[in-house]
Amino acid sequence: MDKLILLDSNSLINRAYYALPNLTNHSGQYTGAIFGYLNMLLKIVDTYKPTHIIATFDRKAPTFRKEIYDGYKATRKPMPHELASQLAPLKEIIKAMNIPILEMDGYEADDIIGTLAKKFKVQTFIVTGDKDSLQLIDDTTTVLLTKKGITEIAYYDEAMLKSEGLVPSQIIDLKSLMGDSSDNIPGVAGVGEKTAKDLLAKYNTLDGVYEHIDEIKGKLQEKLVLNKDMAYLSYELATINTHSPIDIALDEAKFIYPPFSGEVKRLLKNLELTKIVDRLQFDGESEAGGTLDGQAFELPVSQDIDNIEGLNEVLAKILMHGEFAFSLSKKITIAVDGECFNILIADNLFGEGIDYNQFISAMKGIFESDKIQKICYDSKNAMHILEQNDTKLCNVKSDVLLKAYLVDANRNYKSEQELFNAYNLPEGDEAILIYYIDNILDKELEERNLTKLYKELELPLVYVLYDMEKQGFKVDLNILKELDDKYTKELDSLIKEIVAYAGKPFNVNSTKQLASVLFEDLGLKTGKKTKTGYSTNVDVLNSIKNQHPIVPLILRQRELAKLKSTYLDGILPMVDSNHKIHTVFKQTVTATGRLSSTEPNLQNIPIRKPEGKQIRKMFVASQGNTLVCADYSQIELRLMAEFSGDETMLNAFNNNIDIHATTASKVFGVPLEMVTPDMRRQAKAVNFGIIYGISDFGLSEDLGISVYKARDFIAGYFATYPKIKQYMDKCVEIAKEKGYVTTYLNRRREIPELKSSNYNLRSFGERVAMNMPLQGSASDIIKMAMLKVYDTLNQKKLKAKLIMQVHDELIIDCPLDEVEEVKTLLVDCMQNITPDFKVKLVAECGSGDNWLEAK
DNA sequence: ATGGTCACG
DNA sequence: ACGTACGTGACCATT
Repeated sequence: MDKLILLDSNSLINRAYYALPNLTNHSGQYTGAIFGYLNMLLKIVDTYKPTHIIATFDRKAPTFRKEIYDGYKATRKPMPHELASQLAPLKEIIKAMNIPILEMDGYEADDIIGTLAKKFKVQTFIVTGDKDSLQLIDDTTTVLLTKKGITEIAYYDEAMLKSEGLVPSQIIDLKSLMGDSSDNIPGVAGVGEKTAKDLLAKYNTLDGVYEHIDEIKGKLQEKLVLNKDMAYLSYELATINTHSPIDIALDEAKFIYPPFSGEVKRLLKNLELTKIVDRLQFDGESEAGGTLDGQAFELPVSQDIDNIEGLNEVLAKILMHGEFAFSLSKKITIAVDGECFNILIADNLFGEGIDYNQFISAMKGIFESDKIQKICYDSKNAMHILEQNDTKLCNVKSDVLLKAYLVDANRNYKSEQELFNAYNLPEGDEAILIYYIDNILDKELEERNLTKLYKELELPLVYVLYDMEKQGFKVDLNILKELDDKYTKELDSLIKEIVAYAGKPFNVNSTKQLASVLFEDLGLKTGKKTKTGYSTNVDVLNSIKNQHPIVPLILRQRELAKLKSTYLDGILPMVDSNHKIHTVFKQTVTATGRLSSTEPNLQNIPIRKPEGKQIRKMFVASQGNTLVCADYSQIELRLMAEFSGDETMLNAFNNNIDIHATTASKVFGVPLEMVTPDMRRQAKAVNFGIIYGISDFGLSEDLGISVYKARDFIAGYFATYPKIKQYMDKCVEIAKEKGYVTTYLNRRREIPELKSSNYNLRSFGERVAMNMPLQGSASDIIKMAMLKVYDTLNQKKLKAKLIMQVHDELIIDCPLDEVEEVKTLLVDCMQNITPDFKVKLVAECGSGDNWLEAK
C-alpha cells in the first residue's frame, strides 16, 4: 500500500526557525532551522513509514494574484537572512536523500501540494504548519499539522474536522471571515473564530452568509456589509490552487530508506549536525564502525591485558612495528599495527591486573627509545605524567592535540573525547581512535600547508615548554609574606573606613552591593552600565573619585585586594618544596598562536603600577643564579612595517628612531624635535590601535578624546602611512575572500564572523583580520627564537635554563659565570631569527636578581 | 556556569 | 541606528 508524504518545506522550516535558538556551526553557518526540519522529517518517517516523499518549496507569488499580493501578502516580513541562508544547504541534504524537490516560479508550496494531493489517489499526508491546508483534506488526504513549533504533530482527517463542525471546503470560508494574521489574510474586521463558525454553521458558505445578510442583526451585519470586499478578497487569498502545471510521476518520489549515502553524512557533518548524524545510518558502516575518507572501517575490539606476560607480547609488537599510539587518560590503552590493547591496572582492592609502576617500568625503554615513534594526545602532559616515574617520553611523532589546533585554532579541545566527537569517530578505546585521527589530521595539515609549521616549530617546541615548566620559577617567600602582611593590615583599615562612610557593613568585593551603596545610598553619579546594573569599574570610580571620600578608598582597596588574592594568596599554595612554581604553558588555546600560561598564570604578573612592581620583586633567580631577560622592542609594529613595506616606518625602525615620536611628528606635522610628550603619548595610542584593527570609538575611549578627533587622527595616520592602509585593507579583503588569515609561518585563523549578518560581529571579524597576522607572526617568531635559544644553550653545554615566555619576552635562569655569554646568545637568537626580513628586529636585554630588576 | 573586574602582552 | 579596540587567565560573587 503506497503512502505519500508531501512536505510544505517553507512552512516547516519557518516553524523550525522560530521554535529553535539560532544555532550555528563554528564557521558561522546557521543550522537551527535545518536541524529542526530534519528532526521533524525523520520523526514522520519513523511514525508513518511512507513509501514516497516529495518536498515542495515556495517561489514568488503568481502574477495573476499580483495586485492582491501587493496589497496584503507583500506586507509579510521578508525572510530573515539567518533563515534564508539555511535554505540552500537544506535543499542539498534533501536532494542527497533522494527526495525530489518541487518548486515553480509563481507558485507557493501549498499550491503544488494542493495539486499533488488531488492528482495522486494514494494515501497522502500533507506535513505543514499552515492551517489553510485543511481545505485539502479528502478521503485519501490527511493533514499533519505541526504544533508548539515543531515538537508535536496533530493529525487532521475528515472526521476530525467534522468534530469541529466543518467540512474541508469551509476552511476557505472560515478564513475569509475570520482572517489569518500569520498569513496576512485580512478577513472581516471584528469577526473572530467563534462568530465565523457560528455563521458557517447557519449558512454553510461565505456566499450563503451574504445571501442571508438580511437575517443577520445589528453590528455584525454592519461589519459584514462594510467588509464584503475584504471577505471575498480573503476568500481568494485563502484558496489553494489545485491546478498548478506540475508534472511528476509517483515513481520518481520513491523514498529510499537509510542507510543514506556518504554525501548526506558529509553534508550533515559540515553543518556539524552531529545529533542527526548519530541517529542515522550511512552506507558502508556497521553500528560500531565509522568512515575514514569515505572508506568503511571496523574498529578492532580491544584486548584486555591483565598480566605481565600479555604486556610483554604487546611490547614485542611495538618493537617490531616501531610505532604506537597510547593514551593514559581514563584508562591506559595502546594501539599498535591496527590492534588495540586495554591495559588493566591493578586495583588495590582485588589485586587483579598489572601494577601501575610495574607497567611504566616495563614500558620505560620503549617510551625513552629514539627508535620508536609515539602518537598521543597532549604529549607535554604525558611527559609530566611519565616523569613521576622517572621516565622520559622521546620521539613523539604525532601529538594529535597540537595538529588539531593548527587545523582549527578556534576550537579549544579540552579532552581526547572532545576531539573524537569533533571528528565523528565511533565509540572505541582511546589509543586506536588517536591512531585514526592522526591519519585524518595529517591530510588536513597537508591540505592547509601546515605540515612544516607542525614538524619544525610546534612539535619541537613541546620539549622546550616541558623543560621550562619542569624547571620552574623561584619565589622569594619572605617577600611574599612581607607583602601579604602589609596588604592585609592596610585592607583591614580600608574596609573599616569604607564601611563607616557607607553607614552599613557590606561586601566591598560584591559589585552589586557596591553599586547599591555608591549609586543609591550615597547618590553618586552613575557611569557605564553592564548587563546586570551599573558598572563600578576603575574608569567609573576614577570619574567620581572627587565626589566622595569613599571612592579613593575603594580604588585602593580594589588594587590591593587584587594583588593579594591573585598574586600572593593565589600563588602561595602552588609553591613547591624548592620554593618554585611551575606554570603550565598551553600551546593550543589562543586563536592567534600565542601561548597561554596557567596554574599560575605567569604571563600577567604586575609591572605597570608601583604596587605591582613590588610583587614582581618576589620572582627571583634560583640559588647562585641571576635572571637574564630580553624582550622584543615593538615587534608587532615592526612586523607591520615589514608586511606593508612602508618606507617611513621601515626607515625609522632600521635607524633606531623612536617610532611613536616619528608617528607624532608626521601626524601632527611638526619636526621630530618639536614633538611633546603628550603628542608622543597620543601617537603611541594610535600605533597600538592600528595593530588592534583600529576603530574611532576605541581610540577615543583610550585617549579620552571625542570620536571626531579620533577619526581625524586615524585619517591623518593613514595619509602618512598609505602602505599601511593598503596592507590593512588587503588583510580584510583576503580574509573575506578566503575565510581566513595567515601568519609569517602560514599559521591560520578562520574568521567565520566575517560572514555574519550582525554588524558588530562582522566588524569584529575585520579587526581580527588586521590583528591576527601581526600578533600571530610575532608569536611565530618568538617561538622560533625559543627553539634556537634552547638548542644553543644545550649545544654549548651551558647550565642556563629558559624558564619563561611572556609573548615578546624570554627569561633565563642563569649561573652568574654564564651571564655575559647567555645575554649575547639570547639577543643574537632573538634578533637574527628572520634573516629574510627588511626590518631590523631589536631585543632589549637585562639581568638582575629578581624579575623587576632584570627587565 | 556566568559575569564583572583587572592583571599582563 | 548601533555599539566597538587585539590576545589571554584568575578571582570573586552570584545564579
